[in-house]
Amino acid sequence: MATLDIQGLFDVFKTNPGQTVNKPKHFLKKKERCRNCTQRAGTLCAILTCEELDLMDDMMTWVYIKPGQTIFTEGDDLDYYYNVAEGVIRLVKILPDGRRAILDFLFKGDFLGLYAKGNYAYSAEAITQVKLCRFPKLKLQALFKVIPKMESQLFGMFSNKLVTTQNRIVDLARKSPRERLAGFLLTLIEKNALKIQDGAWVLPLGHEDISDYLGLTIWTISRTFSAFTREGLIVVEKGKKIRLKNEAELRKLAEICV
Amino acid sequence: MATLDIQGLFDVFKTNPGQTVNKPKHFLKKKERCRNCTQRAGTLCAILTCEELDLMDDMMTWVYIKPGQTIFTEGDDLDYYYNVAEGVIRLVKILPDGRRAILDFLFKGDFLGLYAKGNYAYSAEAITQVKLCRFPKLKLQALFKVIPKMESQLFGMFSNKLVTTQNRIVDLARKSPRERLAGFLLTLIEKNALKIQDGAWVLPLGHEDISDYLGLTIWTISRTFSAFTREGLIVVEKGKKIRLKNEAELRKLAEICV
DNA sequence: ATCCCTTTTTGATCCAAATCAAGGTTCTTT
DNA sequence: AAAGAACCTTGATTTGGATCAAAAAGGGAT
Repeated sequence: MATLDIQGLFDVFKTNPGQTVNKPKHFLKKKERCRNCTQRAGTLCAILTCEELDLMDDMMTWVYIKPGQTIFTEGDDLDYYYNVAEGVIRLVKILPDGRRAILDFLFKGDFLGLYAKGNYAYSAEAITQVKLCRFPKLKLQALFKVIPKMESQLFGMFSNKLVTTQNRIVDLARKSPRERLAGFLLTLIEKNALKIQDGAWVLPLGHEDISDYLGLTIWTISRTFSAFTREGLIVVEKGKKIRLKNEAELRKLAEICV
Repeated sequence: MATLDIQGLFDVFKTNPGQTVNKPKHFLKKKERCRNCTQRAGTLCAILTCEELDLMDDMMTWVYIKPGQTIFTEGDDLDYYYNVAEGVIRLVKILPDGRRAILDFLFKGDFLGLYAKGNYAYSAEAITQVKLCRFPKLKLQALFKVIPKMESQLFGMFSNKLVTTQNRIVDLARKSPRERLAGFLLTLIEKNALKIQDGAWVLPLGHEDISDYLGLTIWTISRTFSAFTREGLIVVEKGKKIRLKNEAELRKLAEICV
């Protein structure tokens, strides 16, 4: 797909003090935004006709979030659903004493807005610059009644998410740091979440995010990366770029091993 | 609800060598099985009219499983969906080298049959004697097209399951054994999964199941139970019966603490 | 370029949970 | 009632990852 230069958009609205920046409608005519969307495959919108897409477009707002900013907080009233159009998001839960766990990383095409009893079940924070397609909850739910296949599609997406979440339980319950990190890297690559730069994968996540995702500390993450490098499994380059040097061994590590 | 004496049914068919035992139809007339069901609340069938229930009844088979037996194995072709009518089930994943994780325990009213690419995503094993309502996959999926609210209902159930699964990730990633076990016990009680005997909760799970669910060892489970007892938080009685002696403290432990 | 702040790396130490080992219960079967 | 098996408990020891500490590297702003 054509990469959107969202940095440019941020520059335009640099002086806006608000947390989110709404893109002026005249950039693209109404109804053309969704029709021109090049990344529908695998998303909620994948199964829509052009006419149905127009209905989505009617209720959709593009929202831009800066790195580190919060999109919503656990417990907030759930007013909007989102599609991730660009960027990386972390879903976070924090225990009362400050311990943190990352439930998931969301990438382009992911759906955002799981709820429990009408409230967001976690906090969502932008890691990189993020572009979201925002839909009002009530309007989208109403559309589900008109286009039942949309709910089926979302159901399928949720089912898949449940499977991957259960796989994470196996990782956290029974796998070593080496296995967790190897599996994590390979999964990110496999689901096409990482961009390529100079033929290397760009990992847009800091060690703190990775450790809170894998249930480890930043020191264990660092040591494990170092070990992988020492053993010739990967090469880490400046700018958070990673090159796989021995994918077979990594894959073996991710699936079995000590 | 009226407790079904499924032990009696097992006695009747004790000589049957098969893994599952189909209940003879003459015990209840066709269409009366679902109509007489007293535990629809919260299940897939909760939102069905009497006439719609009859359609379910038509395709439904009661299946009985003995403790320890496998209902299906990870990777099997997914041919059936199930409702748990009675008993306790564990959903299991096993790593190539034998390490085991339990993804979930299912109780009365739970839906069974998450799939990934047409195959079961985990193995399901009976812990106690189990009675299942079995539905052929294709027939049930066809019914979803006729009664879309069924898919909505299942969608809602899956959403809730996703939330609880994500909460487990926080437990596994960041909580201590004490916190995990305290939270586990309280959650089981809260969701009404445990039966009462002499005013005490009956925990139908062995330490091995609990440890594979909480990502710990059987020794840590045993020691933590002992510590809870020593500290006056619980009393453990013969027959796997547990009495909460200081629920406030347990609750504090489950939510915050070291 | 330089400075400052954040992130990452590495080493030393500690500790909680795993592992190893051995008894003691409880449940099941005959 | 007795024997056997499965399960649970407790103690001793080990160890992998957390914690503590400090230096090095990277990145952004001026």
